[in-house]
Amino acid sequence: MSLSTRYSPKETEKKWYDYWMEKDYFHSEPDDREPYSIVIPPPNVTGVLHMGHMLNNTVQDILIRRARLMGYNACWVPGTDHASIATEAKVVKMLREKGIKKSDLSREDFLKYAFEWKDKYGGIILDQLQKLGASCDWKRTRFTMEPKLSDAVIKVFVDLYNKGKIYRGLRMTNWDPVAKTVLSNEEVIHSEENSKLYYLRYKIEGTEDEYVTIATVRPETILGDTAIAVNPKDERFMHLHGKKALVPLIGRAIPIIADRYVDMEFGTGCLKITPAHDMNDYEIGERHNLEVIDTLNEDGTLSEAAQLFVGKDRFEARKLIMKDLEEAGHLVKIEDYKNKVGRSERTDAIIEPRLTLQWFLKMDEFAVTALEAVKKDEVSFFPSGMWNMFYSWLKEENVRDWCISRQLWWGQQIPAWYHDDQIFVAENETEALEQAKKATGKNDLTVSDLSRDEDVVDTWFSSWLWPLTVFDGFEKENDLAYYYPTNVLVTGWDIMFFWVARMIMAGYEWGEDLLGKETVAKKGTMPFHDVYFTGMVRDSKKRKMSKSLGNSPDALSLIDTYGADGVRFGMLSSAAAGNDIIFDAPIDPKTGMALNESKLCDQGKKFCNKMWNALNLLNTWEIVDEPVDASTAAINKLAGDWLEQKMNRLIEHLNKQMDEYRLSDAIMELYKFIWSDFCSWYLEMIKPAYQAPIDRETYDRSIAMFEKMMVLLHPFMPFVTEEVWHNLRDRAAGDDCIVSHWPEAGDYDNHFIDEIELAKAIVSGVRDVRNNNGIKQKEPLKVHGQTSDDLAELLESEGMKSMVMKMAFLESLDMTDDSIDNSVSFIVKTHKFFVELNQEINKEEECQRLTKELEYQEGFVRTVEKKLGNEKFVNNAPEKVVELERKKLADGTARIKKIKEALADIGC
RNA sequence: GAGGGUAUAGCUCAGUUGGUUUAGAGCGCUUGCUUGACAGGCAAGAGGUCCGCAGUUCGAGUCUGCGUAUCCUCACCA
Repeated sequence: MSLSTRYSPKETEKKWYDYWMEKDYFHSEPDDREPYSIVIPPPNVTGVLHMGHMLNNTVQDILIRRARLMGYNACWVPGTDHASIATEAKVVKMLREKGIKKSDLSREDFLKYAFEWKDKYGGIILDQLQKLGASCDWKRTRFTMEPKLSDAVIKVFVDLYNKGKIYRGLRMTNWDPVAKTVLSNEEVIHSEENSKLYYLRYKIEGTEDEYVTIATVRPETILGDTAIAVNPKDERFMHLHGKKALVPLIGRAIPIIADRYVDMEFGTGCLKITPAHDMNDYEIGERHNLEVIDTLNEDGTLSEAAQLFVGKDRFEARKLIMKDLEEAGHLVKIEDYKNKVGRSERTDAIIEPRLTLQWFLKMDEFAVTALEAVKKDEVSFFPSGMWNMFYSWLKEENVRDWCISRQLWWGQQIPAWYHDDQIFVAENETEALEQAKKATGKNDLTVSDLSRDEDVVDTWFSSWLWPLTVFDGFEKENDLAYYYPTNVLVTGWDIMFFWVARMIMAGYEWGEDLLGKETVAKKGTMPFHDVYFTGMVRDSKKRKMSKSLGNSPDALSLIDTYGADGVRFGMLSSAAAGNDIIFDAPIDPKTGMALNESKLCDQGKKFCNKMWNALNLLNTWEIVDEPVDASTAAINKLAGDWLEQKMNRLIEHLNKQMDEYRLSDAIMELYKFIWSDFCSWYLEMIKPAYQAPIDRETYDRSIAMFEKMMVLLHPFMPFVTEEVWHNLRDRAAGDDCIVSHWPEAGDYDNHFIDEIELAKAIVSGVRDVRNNNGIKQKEPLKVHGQTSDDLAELLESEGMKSMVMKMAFLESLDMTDDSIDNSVSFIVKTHKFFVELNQEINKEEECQRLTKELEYQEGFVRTVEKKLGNEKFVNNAPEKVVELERKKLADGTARIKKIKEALADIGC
């Protein structure tokens, strides 16, 4: 039966995904097999599938599918995180469109809307992963805001508080006036923007016309100034030490202090100090015991403390104050200036450094734990070079306490209750009340006397527990004890700190409590053994692909065009671990947007088609039980032995490559094996003459080998392999590629494989002669090999000569001691062949070709002779290496002799 | 400002403790094929001072130093 010559991924992929789901192949329950587990780095609920997700999840799917084939109990846990700021922003926007203001809603009502939104839109990315073929255990899908995971967050918070690792404090933080929340450093993006530098003069107290001039980009903050600083070594300002300056417009007298921080070269050498609104000023303020005046409200308007422009937005106030300052004679000059401005990753609002009361997690001990885990190789990085980045973030002088509170509602509310000045941290209100009663001695306190902290914890404060909580680790230990530690975490290096480091910290902090000493002693307490860092997906100009740039092709549209298998191939074939991948989607020059095209994905699609047609070929053959003629049988056996042995070697390579996460190498080697060795060579070797049948033995062997290839390729390209698998033979129910067995690498003989490679080179040599002389592929040729023991031995081995004759379309292949008249010669290794021509040879062209070849070989021999002429080399290099050089020399010399003979034969 | 990565064919990249015939792959390119599986194909070919300089070594694409280019991370200055 013949199939269509076109493989169509669309129906096929849907069909098999549905089938696998129906069979429940992705689901895992603990049993007596060894587990292989991966937890997905939870994508943001508001997200849609992008190139980074595709790469990341393709890698995870490959690892999990291979593990499943290898007989492990494979479990890949999917899910999403609640992304507090992004989601809250979306919900607020949705409500605004409905005419509802967040401030009019109670916390409970708001959360109701938010959960509704999440139920409606939050699963999109998971549906998209299914299109990619992701074999996640969907029954285990988790969400960081679901009750069980939230309970764990609260428990952990209380635990850390009781251990003294969480504290509340006034700190300079990144304030987003639009979202009205504090952000962690990682959520602020700094970039260069055009600003102005305003030079302003402050009068010295007690003088009539003495001034100091400062420069600032934020003139409205002068209202919060509490000092002027100069460098202690600066001769220009020595006389001012200890004096006071008057803040323009409001006339507050502020001290002139000396601090090494001030750069004498920059600006005027005088620096205004606003401790409430600048990180560095705050530190200087601490050193000099300066007053802190907070002149901003949470929405970015000026506060009462500013005295002027109260209630005006900071940018409007800037304009207004400049007008007043100029009129009052304080403006010296204005310069254009470029500086780095921090904006919120989520709202794009300009971040204000602001002194706020926040909750922090002490990082010093955690950082040491995480560093140690990787240093001791309890957690291994792939590629290992990522250690540098990890270390530089976590080393003592760089690590900072983690600000974990956020001024939002969407998230786990901080379990802290206040009564007067006292804080009570507890898992619930009742316990907090008990604590309060004890602490105050007032037994008549009621819940209404307590007020709960309004804030929630950072999203990452729930996702760092992910490897523990997705297995319900804080509740019961069954699944956790079985699946934990997970085998590998697959993620981009850009979130090394958000996830990798913090998950490691959490694993070491609670692993032993949750699993028990014995289990931990046996299995370890790290959340994962390996971390595979994928690169960033970039466009052809090496820019990170992002929605705002529009330089990312649409993931689903690519799948639509090339099939999931094609896209998986495309993503992977250029994705060496850790290296950023330049994705080849072209950019439309008119719009600057990425087109949904990719040559690499197209290559993947064509690869599917190639395999489909190989299947097609096998299906068209008539099979007979009678033996075929001896010569054909010999070729078939030789071809089969060769492919089988080469496949064994391939399996060995694949195992090694995949264990080292060299997935890109692995898929390329498979690609070449299937396309070149199997399709181009093997199938042509065994292909019967037109309308002739094939013997059952060869046919069955071919099917079995094809089947093995499909298993090997299955993790990479699951759909096409399952489809081919089912077309190779009739299958019993449940005999599916996805749950078959990863083949063992059997024995192979490198020498035998090399012999066939040599025979293939002879075939290519003949084809080259045809090409150069315009001889048709099908015109039978007479070829003579120059007599040599080696060549005779090669051609005498069973089936070899017939195979070469069949592949090269020869009429005869025999040995000769003499040169053959009117022939073209070629050399393979050290063997020389003459191809008899029925036409005049082109003498000039032949001379040119041979002369060029001679030059190459002479150059080669020269370098080898130089090496061997070096006494030190001969004396010091290992015998094996010297031996090899001698062989190189002998071979090269032999080739030169043969080329010279050929030149003489033609008469050049 | 501090630190890190990368530099190999036109493009994207391999090259795993220094030695495997003066460097490999895929794509692209050139030439020839309406070849009874596949033009989404077949066959063959061209194409490289391994960024530069110096060093270590019998031997360097591979190790070291300096330089150049480029990308990134962190911190950022009024």
